[in-house]
Amino acid sequence: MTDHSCTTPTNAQPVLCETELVAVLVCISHNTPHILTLEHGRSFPSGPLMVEHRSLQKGMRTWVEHQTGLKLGHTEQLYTFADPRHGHGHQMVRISYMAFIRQNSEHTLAAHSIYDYFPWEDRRDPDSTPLLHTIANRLRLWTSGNAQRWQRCATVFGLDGHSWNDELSLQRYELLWEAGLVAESHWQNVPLLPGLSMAHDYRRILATALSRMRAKIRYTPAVFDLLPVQFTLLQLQQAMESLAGRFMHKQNFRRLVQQQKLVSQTAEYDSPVQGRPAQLYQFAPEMAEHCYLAGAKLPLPAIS
Amino acid sequence: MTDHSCTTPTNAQPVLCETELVAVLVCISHNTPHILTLEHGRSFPSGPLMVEHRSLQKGMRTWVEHQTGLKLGHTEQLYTFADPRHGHGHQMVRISYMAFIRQNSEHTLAAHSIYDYFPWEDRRDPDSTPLLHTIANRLRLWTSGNAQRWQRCATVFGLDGHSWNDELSLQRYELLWEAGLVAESHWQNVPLLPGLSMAHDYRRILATALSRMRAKIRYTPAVFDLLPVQFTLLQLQQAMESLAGRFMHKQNFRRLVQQQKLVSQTAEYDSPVQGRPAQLYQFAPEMAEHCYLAGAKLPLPAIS
DNA sequence: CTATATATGCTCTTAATGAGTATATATAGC
DNA sequence: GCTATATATACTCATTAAGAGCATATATAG
Repeated sequence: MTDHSCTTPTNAQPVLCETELVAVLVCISHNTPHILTLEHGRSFPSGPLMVEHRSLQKGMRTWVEHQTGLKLGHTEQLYTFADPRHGHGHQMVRISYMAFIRQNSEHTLAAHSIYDYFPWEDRRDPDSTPLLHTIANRLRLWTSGNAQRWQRCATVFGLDGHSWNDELSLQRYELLWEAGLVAESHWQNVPLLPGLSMAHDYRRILATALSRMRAKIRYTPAVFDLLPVQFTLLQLQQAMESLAGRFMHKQNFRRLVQQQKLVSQTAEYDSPVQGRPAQLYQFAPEMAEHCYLAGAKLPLPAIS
Repeated sequence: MTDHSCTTPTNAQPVLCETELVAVLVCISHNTPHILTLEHGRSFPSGPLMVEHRSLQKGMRTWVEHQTGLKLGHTEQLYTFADPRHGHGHQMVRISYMAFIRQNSEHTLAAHSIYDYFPWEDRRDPDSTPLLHTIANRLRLWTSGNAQRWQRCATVFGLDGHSWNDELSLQRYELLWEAGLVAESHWQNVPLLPGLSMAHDYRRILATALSRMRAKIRYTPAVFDLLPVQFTLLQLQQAMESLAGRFMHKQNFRRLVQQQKLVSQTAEYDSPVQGRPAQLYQFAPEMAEHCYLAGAKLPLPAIS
């Protein structure tokens, strides 16, 4: 074969695509990560790619900021996928982004808790443990016999002595999808798991976003884009906890944060209804080019 | 604003895009990671998206395997980007993938060492240390005065007592790009750094791939898709070293691998020219759903 | 029996992590 | 002042992982 045959692999025509930019906008409210949605929680804000956009990321930023009036913090590309069921002669390509929005921003879009879509991912919620028992049982039925497949379930869902890894939320959703336990793939006559579903592949995108944000907040200062400019250390901890979906050890968390000098004190204090007012801090970007905010976990109830 | 205004952000027409799938094909030869290239190392194999492709990933896989005869191992999507300089009335969108190819595979494409493109990334090479001194000096000139910018350089390049983080190769390339030190952005009359350049944004894609593979081999068994089915532990170590661009501590590396039971012995042995023949091992996928292969590093020479 | 590799065993230090106990501090309301 | 309610700290301790070094087997070619 020649060099050039590789750039034109078949004799078919190149396809023109409709291209859509999809935005997963994340904010924290009521101690839980939320996403801004349309169509009663079934869809994300999205818009077509324009010629005038210099780059994809900037294109997304500008139209979201223009349309919603929101200022976007930490932004990253998630995944690009094609919709095969689109028909119409040409393909539909969706490029998805995740962006953080500072707490207390005003917006007109509806917000849903991420854990409304993935109730098993919030290990702070006592109800998640019985739910994970249910999931374990359903998966055991599904894998029946296939040891390797069960092995996969066990490591991904933290069964059989494996530990729970909060960053595996995408793999968990994919397994449930394969097992036909979620609405998007419900081909079996088994009872559905609780959890809202979405249009297209959007719930998969959301699972990707959850994985990605859990990984990101660990080793970058991205959480600070979700918090108000001034915050208490408890707020910071609870933001981390809400994203990770698990509780953390207070003293150890503070040790971590303060050793790295990630935050600096302000002169101001919180005004609580009752109790000692907490000191307000702010992010100290000088030292935080690389930061590490994990490693202060509390034990999780074992599953199965 | 209404719900729906968000899905049609401006009154302009949706743009139809040419969509291209770009493949970064990685293999190891001569103890160094290589990529398969076209156009004398300036371009990656790529092909247009076809209507008949069920998913993007499968589309990429099938045409690469069909055209090159190569079997692809671990595959992941890297990044999607638009080419603004494309003109022609419509946009050009490129979706890039990275795929691993097993050592000793036959192929007809030209292979270049990844470190031909990023000589500063191979800390095994004694020449990399003086090169990083040069880079540090150039960056110091560029940042002159701007303390925050220098701080960024220092953490990313492991200067001023910061440690070298091999996963930051993308950030390093981006900094050099911003500083006008690479061919793709050479707007200053400063001498260029050594290193091959590529067409379009391709060298940036390659830096992304390098970052991504360095991160991936750490906590997944992806390296095994680069090695022959049977390999010696030294080969495994050297594969890790070649990707990470740094040497590892032999005893500690073996401790790590064997504690996790990632590999199983075979009855066969290597046939060396001289010396004791090394035992051949193979990947043991049962236990390796989650694995950890870092943490056996040797000290690096300090920079600056 | 020597040169050349590979392959192991064992020890030691340091640092990070998870976890627990106890106590100090600041407010509101009575 | 006392109490309830929070927040904020100070220490300590055990366990484990990670980095590093020293010494010694073992198997082949020539």
